Amino acid sequence: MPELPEVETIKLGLSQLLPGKKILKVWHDWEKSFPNADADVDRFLVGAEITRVRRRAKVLIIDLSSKYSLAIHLKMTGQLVYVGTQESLVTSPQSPGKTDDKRQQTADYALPAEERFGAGHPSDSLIGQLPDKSTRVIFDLQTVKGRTLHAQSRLFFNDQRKFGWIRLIPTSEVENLDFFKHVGPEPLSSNFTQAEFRNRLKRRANTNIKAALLDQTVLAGIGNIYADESLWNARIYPATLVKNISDNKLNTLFTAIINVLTLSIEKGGSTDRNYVNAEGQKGSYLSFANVFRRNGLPCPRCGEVILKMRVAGRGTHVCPKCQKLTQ
DNA sequence: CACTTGACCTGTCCGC
DNA sequence: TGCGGACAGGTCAAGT
Repeated sequence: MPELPEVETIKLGLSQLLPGKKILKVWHDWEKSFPNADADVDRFLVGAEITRVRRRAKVLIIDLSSKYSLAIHLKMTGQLVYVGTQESLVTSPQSPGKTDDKRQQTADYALPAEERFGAGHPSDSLIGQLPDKSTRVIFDLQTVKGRTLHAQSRLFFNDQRKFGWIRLIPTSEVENLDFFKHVGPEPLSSNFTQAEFRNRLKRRANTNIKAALLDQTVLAGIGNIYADESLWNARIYPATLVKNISDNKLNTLFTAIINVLTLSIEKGGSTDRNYVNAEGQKGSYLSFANVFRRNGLPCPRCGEVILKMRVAGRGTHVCPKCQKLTQ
């Protein structure tokens, strides 16, 4: 679920919340969520200050003063939620242990959204009390300013299905992550052009356009939601082979992708089931979606009933009337 | 090499 | 109401 607009939304939120915070303590309960959480954590994570939050493709990168970085992939059900306490605490609360009751030990953080964020805050939240049983990693944070103990806060990495991961690596090696080595260009980058889009797509000439859009080595950041939405916007049938799509149509698709992603970022991303932003709130893009999760409903453009089918192994939403197989 | 399918997980929903 | 199975979808490994 978290695709480019969702990760971008989280990045924008965390950029306002994390820089200047110092990491006091790290807790994790699922090895695969944080595979290198051992000696490096003590040396390069605990005590380090967060300097910057950025994004590449669907990966969030948190840079630290130790010249190490946390690279975080949320995969399908990952969440990164920041929770501040009401006021500074005199003593550091304990991180929950594996065999202890997390909720009891973290009562100060386990506040309903309304209390955490104040009255009038959009309470359109999927997050109840944290940690919950999907919590895999907790970062205890502290504001760095002089010697006074300032307000403390926590960053929760929740991941129901445990597909997501966090890696602690030297900042200089972030771009050498296997994931980044072959990943395609950022679609919202100003130097990403129609010609490059077409050329990269044509490496997947014999596959269908939906599979090609989901291929992160072609283009970074597109997932199932925005593939379907972009193809609807460009009136392209998702099972069409790339080689059978005209350059004109591909140019239309290029523009559609940019428009769809840009609109979704404006709306705070898409919440289908799990996605929330850095403050635990849902995104509203799906209210503006034209086909995704709208099977059985009329196409907003022509009124035909939207179908759900299977393309590239994924649930795929299509208007059979205005998305044509032949271009 | 190009392309497709299965595995990784848990929670939810549907049919019997 | 319980239970098995399909489904959800990002990426990598394994298979064709």
